Amino acid sequence: MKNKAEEKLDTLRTDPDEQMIVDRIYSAVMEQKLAPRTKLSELALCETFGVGRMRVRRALLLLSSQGIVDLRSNRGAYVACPSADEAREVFVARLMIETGIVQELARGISHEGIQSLRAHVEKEEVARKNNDRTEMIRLSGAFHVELARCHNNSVLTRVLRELVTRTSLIVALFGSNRGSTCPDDEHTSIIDAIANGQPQAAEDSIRHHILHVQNSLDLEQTQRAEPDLAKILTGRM
Amino acid sequence: MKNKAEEKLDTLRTDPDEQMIVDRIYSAVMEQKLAPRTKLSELALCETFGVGRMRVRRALLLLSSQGIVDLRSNRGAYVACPSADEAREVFVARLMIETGIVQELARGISHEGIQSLRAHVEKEEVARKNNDRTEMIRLSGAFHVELARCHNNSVLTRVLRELVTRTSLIVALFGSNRGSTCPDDEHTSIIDAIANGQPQAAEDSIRHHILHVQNSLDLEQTQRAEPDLAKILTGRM
DNA sequence: AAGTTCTGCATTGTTAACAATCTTTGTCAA
DNA sequence: TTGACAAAGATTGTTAACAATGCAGAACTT
Repeated sequence: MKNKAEEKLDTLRTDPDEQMIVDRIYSAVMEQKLAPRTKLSELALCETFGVGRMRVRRALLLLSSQGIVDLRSNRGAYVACPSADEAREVFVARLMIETGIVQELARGISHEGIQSLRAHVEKEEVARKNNDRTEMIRLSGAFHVELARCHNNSVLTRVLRELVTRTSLIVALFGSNRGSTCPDDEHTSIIDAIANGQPQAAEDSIRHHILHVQNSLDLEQTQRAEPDLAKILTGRM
Repeated sequence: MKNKAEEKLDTLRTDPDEQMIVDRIYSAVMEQKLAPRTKLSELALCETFGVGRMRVRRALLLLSSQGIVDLRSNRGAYVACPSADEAREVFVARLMIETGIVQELARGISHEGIQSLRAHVEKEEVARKNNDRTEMIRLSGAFHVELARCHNNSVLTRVLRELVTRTSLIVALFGSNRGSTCPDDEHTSIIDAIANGQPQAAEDSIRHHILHVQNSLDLEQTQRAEPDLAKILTGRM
C-alpha cells in the first residue's frame, strides 16, 4: 500500500493547456497586442492553440470572470472594453492595494525581493535602449505584479495581475496618444524608498506613479469608439 | 433598421442558471453549511439545481478560480480546504483592502451608505436575539461585503466577497471551538467611526476587528485532519 | 487473518453531432 | 437608390454518447 505521506498533490486544478491559453491571452492584452473589442472566435483559438473547443471555452469563461473578456450570449467572446466608470474603479483599487503593498514591503522586504525588483528595472532599461516597445509595455505592467509577488501573497498577486491587465485595456481605450509606458525612473524611486525602509515615501511614490498614468488618460470623453466609427464613415470624414 | 441607441446590453455574460449555482454555493459556504473537503459531485449538483452537467461544470470552474472549490483531476470537486499559509494570506489581504475601504468611506460616504450599514447591523441584532445561528454567520460576513459595496467599487466588492467566503472556510478549519461570529458591537464601532468622519479610528476599528477574528484561530497547529484520521483509526483510539 | 490483485461499478473527462442563434448576402419592392 | 425581407452560411450553445480514470468489493494467495 502507498504511504500516506506520499499523497500526491500533483493533481493540479487546471490543465496546463487551459492555463496556457489564459496566460497567452493575458500576455497579449498586457502587451497591447490584443485591442479591446477584438473578437476571439472559438475556431480561431482552437486552431491557434491546437486544442479542442472545450478547452477554449473554459479558458474564455475564466477570462470573462476576471473582466478581461466579455462573453456575449450567442455572439461570442470579445476582448473587454472597460467603461470610464470601470476604469476609475480599477485605478481606485490599484491605488488602495499597491500603496498597501509597498508600505509593507518598505517595512521589511527580503534581500532577494529587492534584487529581483532591481533586476526587473534593469530589463526595462535594456528594452528602452533597444526601442523594443512591446517588451517595454510588458515590463512596465509586470513590474507592478512583481511588487505583489515580493509580498509573497498569492491572493494579492492574482488580483493585481488582473488589475494591471485591465489597465492595459484602459490605456488602449483612453490613452490620449500612445500607450504611455511607466517611466522607468518612477519605478526606480519606488524601489529606493522600499529599500531604504521608508513606507511613507514608498506610498507617495507609487501613488504619484499610478495617478500619473491615470492623469495621462481622458476618462471624461463623452462617448467612445462606436459612435466615432459611425460618424466617420457616414459623414464625409 | 434598429436604432443605434437601442443597442441591447441585455446580453449578460453568464447565464442566470450558472450564476445561481455559484451564488448558492457561495452562500452555503459563507453560512458554514458546506464544510471544507465536502465532495461536490456533478450528479448531485445536477439534480439539486435541475440543470445539465455543463452548467454544473462551468460553475465549478468559476468557483475553483476563486479558491472556493478545489478541482482534482479525475476525482471531482471538493469544497476548498485552505492551508494555514493560505489563511494568513487571506487575512493579510483583507487587512490591506478593508482598512483602505473604511478609511475612504470615513472621508466621505453617502447618506444611503450609512443607512444601509446601520440597517445591516440591525438585522444582525435581530438574528442574535432569535438565536438564528446560520443567519448570524451569514450577516457577519455580509457586513464586510456591504462595506465594499458602499464604496461603489465592483472590483473590490468582488474580491472581498471571495475573501470573506474563504474566511468562512478558514474559521471552519482552524476555529478553536465554534464558528466565531463577528461581535456586533465591533461592527457598530466601525460604522460610528465612518459616520463621524474619522479615518484613523475607522482603520483601527476594522484592523482590531479582523485581527480579533484571526487571533481566535489556531493557525499554528502542526498538521490537520488527514493524519489525525489515520492515527485515530489505525491505533486503538 | 492479513494483504494483494483483479474485476465491476461509479464518476469524471472528452469528443462529436445536433440545435439554436446571429450575421451576411442577395433579392425585391417602393 | 434605399429600405425591408428572406435565405444561406457561419458561429455559438447544448446534449448525449463514449472513453478514461478512480474506487470499492470480492476472490485469491500466503
